[in-house]
Amino acid sequence: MARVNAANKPTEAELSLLNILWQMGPATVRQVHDMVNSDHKTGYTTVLKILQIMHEKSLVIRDETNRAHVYAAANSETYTQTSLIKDLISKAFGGSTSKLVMRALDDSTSAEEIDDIRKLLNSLEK
Amino acid sequence: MARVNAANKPTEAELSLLNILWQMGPATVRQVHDMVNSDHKTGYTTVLKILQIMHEKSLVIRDETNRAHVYAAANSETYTQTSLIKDLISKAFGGSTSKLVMRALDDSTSAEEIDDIRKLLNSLEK
DNA sequence: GTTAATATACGATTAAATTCGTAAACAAAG
DNA sequence: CTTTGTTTACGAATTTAATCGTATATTAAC
Repeated sequence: MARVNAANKPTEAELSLLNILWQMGPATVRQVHDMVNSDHKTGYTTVLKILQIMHEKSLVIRDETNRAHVYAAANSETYTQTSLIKDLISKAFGGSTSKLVMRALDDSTSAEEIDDIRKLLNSLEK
Repeated sequence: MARVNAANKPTEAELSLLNILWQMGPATVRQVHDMVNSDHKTGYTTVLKILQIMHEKSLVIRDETNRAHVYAAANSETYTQTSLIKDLISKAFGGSTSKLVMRALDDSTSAEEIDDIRKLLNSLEK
């Protein structure tokens, strides 16, 4: 039976695997595990298990044609990012997007980033 | 022994209680519980227990002068919001603040919000 | 002072997340 | 074919989160 949670929000471990899948595209457990291990040591079966659970939750799709199953993110990075932000906005910012944006920006924000955002604002107004 | 996690990030249940404390100011378990229950039913001892754990984690401070202890958020709402965003930026946006801002803003963003953000950008550049 | 109400403390339970060991299936090499 | 290595499946152990029941302490009301 497929596991489901309200927002289908990935856990931290799941999100780290999704990041790898978005970067690499469809990949086997071994490929994902190799990537994970370039950062920090984690057992092969741990990565396997998490991918299996993600499959139950429909966070990834799986191609079982070959012996080594090939996993891919079920949703785009953009879609998932948007979900995660909306979730945070509702839970920690009283639903106010602009409040979140204001907290996100600070002295450390580079001039380029400020420029990018300004362009976005202009395009939104059209 | 005080419980600690890396970023001292509140869980969802903890965050919902923090929201109440930020809104009400220092409050007893009963007051917090009454607020929680105007939304959804939760046992009194559940709220008590969570506040006690938050105290161990130093997410709240506690005045034990009176029999009914008075709890208050240990950190400001702004501080916590900033921590939560930084965490999300690092885990889901590859560290890019502008990417997060772009995902946060969309067609539904009001003209006022856009204006507020533009003013903030101007002030950051000075 | 005894009873009733209300508070905290403590521990148990359930569920989810994370980890990994072991077994079984399968493929490749010799 | 048999051995060796790789893969998935399965389930167990651990940790954390979330929930609440019961016991005990304290206060307030009679």
